[in-house]
Amino acid sequence: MGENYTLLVKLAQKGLSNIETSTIKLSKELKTSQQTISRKLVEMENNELIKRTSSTKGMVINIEEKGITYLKKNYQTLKEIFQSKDSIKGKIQSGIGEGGYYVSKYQEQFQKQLGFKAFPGTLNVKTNKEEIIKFITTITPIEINGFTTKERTFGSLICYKIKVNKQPSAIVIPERTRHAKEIIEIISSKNLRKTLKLKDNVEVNISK
Amino acid sequence: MGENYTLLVKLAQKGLSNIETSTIKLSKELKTSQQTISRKLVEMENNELIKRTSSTKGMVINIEEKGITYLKKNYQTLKEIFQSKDSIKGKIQSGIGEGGYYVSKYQEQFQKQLGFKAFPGTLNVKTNKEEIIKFITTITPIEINGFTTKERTFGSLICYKIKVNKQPSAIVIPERTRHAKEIIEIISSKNLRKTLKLKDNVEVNISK
DNA sequence: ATTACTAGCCGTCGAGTAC
DNA sequence: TGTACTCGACGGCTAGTAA
Repeated sequence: MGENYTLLVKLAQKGLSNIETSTIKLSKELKTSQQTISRKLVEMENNELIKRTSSTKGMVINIEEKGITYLKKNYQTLKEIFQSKDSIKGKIQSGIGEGGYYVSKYQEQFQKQLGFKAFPGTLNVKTNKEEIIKFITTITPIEINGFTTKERTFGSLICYKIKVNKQPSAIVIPERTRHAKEIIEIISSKNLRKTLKLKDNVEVNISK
Repeated sequence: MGENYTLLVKLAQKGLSNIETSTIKLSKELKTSQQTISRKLVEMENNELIKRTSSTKGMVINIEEKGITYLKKNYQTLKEIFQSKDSIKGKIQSGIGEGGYYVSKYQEQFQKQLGFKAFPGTLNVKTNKEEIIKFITTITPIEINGFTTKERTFGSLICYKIKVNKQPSAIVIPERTRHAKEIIEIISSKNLRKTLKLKDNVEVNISK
């Protein structure tokens, strides 16, 4: 089938039927030549992935059954890869986390975006890396903007609203990290360690 | 980046970390040569999509941050393409549908798989083609097997459990069609036309 | 403006093979 | 068994251009 997947996705993003576009527009969007787009669209039409009416003024494209099925199959595959349980287990790690000081610097934004001011200390929880990646992928990330003071720069954070043993909390990941580590840092309005009576190595339940 | 997407997805299907495999196995699965897999894996490692430890006994692959982010981005894109509202509108079409006779032939399976015996007549509803495709994609399809009698063959059906104005029903699509048309056929335990007091061109709400 | 052909360049593929 | 190199062949890419 050649490499028509990227083009098919690009088209689908514009709609599934009656897409008005041109080979030149598409070539710019996909950073390739007008000729390549033209050739690929002809191919895709021969493969019955799409149907077109093209003129010297541009073209109108419809994604056909076969094309939609192909995209759907891909969607399902990725869905399965990232699908996770609704909750995962983790073990409390020692230390209150060095995060306490940093947490205090983002309070206004936490209040605004997460709906609570955070207790100045993070709960460190050890999880299974694969599980935490999948778990997090299905949650909408909340971005906390970075800022600069006279002294130094505080980077952006990505937060995921979760519950720790049913207590509303949030996983906090520095944006430069970009991805969850095995050990995650959790904040909450309460002192989770006290409220939930947690000790090192105790297992907790992290849910959506 | 070349065409490494397919290979990355194949790897991800095996897991995100500590994937034990070999270039030969992968080449068979992806119907390409061992050499191509080897070259692509080297490329992907250079691009920091994966990390590997390879020996003469095979290899262990870990998908790295960049690779996971790349897959996630793709997943989100497809998700947006197929994401739909939880309900769509449709307009009642004239005619009871020729489906009445056929419906009666599948009753046992309807009872078993859908949980009801169907009123022998289908409700034809005109919808927006694009919306119905997206709506249906998020519902788990239920397959009704085809069968052959002395006289003729009855093909397989794909059903999607839905509600029409809150009344439990199912969209029925002959499998050979494979995809929703603009006009869909709906069955229910009740005579929907009577129960819901529907007339031609009246708008109905189709929900999950 | 467009689409899509032809021609020639260039990159990707895989057989052969070393380790 | 393995991985991964070299290198010839083949196919995809884009410049030029017709319509």
